[in-house]
Amino acid sequence: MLRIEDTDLERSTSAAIQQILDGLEWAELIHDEGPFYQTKRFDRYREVIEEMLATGNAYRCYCSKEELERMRADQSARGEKPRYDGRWRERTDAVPGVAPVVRFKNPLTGEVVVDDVVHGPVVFQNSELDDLIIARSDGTPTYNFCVVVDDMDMQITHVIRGDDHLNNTPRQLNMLLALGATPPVYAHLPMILGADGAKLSKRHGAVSVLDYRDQGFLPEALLNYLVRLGWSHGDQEIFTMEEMVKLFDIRDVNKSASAFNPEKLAWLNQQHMVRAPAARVAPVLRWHLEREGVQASDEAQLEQIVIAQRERAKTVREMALNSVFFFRAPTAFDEKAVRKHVTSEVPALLAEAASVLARLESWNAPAIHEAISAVAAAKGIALGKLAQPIRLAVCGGTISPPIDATLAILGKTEALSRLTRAHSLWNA
RNA sequence: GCUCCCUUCGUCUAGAGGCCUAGGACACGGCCCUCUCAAGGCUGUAACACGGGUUCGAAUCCCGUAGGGAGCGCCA
Repeated sequence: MLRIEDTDLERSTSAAIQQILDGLEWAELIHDEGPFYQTKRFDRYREVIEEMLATGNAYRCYCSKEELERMRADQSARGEKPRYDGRWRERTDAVPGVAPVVRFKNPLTGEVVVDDVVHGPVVFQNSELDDLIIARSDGTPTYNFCVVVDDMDMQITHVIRGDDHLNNTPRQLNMLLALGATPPVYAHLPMILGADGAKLSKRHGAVSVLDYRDQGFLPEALLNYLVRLGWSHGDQEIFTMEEMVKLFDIRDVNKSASAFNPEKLAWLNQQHMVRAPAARVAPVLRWHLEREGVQASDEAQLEQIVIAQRERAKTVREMALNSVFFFRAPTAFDEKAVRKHVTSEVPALLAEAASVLARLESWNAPAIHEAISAVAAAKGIALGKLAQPIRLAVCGGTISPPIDATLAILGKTEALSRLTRAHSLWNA
């Protein structure tokens, strides 16, 4: 069930909400019900507030913001926890001209126990809890109240969230109890910190899940990385989506926070790229190539590229960047590499290789490999002495998949044309 | 400050009182493989925060201490 908690009208812009929807869709986290927007349920919240006012579970408070600020400042000065002191709890008089807020009347004594699935029972003294605002002076309900009404109305069975919410839970529990609802099961997951141990924030890189898409991560890899934070299944590191669903159990989750490790995410992403069928990665590669201004329409060729490149790229974006040369002939050659590999005998070697390759009837990697090896053997040189100049000629640099696979993907016509061009360039 | 939570290699984790000479993974180093870059194989460095208990025996249970985190909003 997807619920959009958008009661903060300032922050919940339609762009922000769309980003959530798009992010979930990309991650293949598909909801069965909803989305339900809290902003569309204000009538219901108002109804419950009236009910609580009538039953004495809530009351109006006419304190001004300044008065509350003073109260908190005084308490802090005395070394106390800043909180509302309940001064309007038993008052029924109104302050003319002042729009009141509505506060929940939290029990004064006793304790609340949050029986948390990951933390075990956590005990809070009611005396530590103050009367939180459930309706602002403009009448709009607040988050901590809306979730309580929603959890009740929508018959939510499990509330699983970050443990920064653990401290909110006793108040929500008290409200649920006051409303006569059956509380859901709570599970508070450990937080994820940045690689530096500080709270994860914008300066750690990604702002939304879609940033991971843009950086070239596969959703299953991201989810795999995330699921292993605070959870494990023996020594297994790599999980398919199906395995995650099957093996994950909230009861096995650890309590301590973890630091986000981009290197491990990258490693996992590569593992997923290597294990996934090429047909799974090809469309993603196409998407990233398009972002680089390359139109790739041949699906079979894309799959060949995926197979040739997936072991030498951590992300699909990196794979795309490494593969642009398949679609655009090099406009310049790596100068250092040219100095190193293009010796005086190279033009003749290239000419010989080109003519042998030109005579090949079937253009595939094994045949190409055989042809090039034969040329090298005939000339009495190591394969590398020939492969590197060819590589340089067709990709402009010294990094590519094995030379036979590279030429095979390039196609006979394009490969020979690039060889010929480099030959005439270096022959001069 | 108060309340709550947490604490095993740099990082993610295994570990339910003897299987621990603390295992796996990422990263890092070495070796192998090799037409480049990788990937892969083998291998190495590296941790039970500290102090007290309980016990024949503690990474594991208890109590302190220290450190870290969260909350304390007319934010969510």
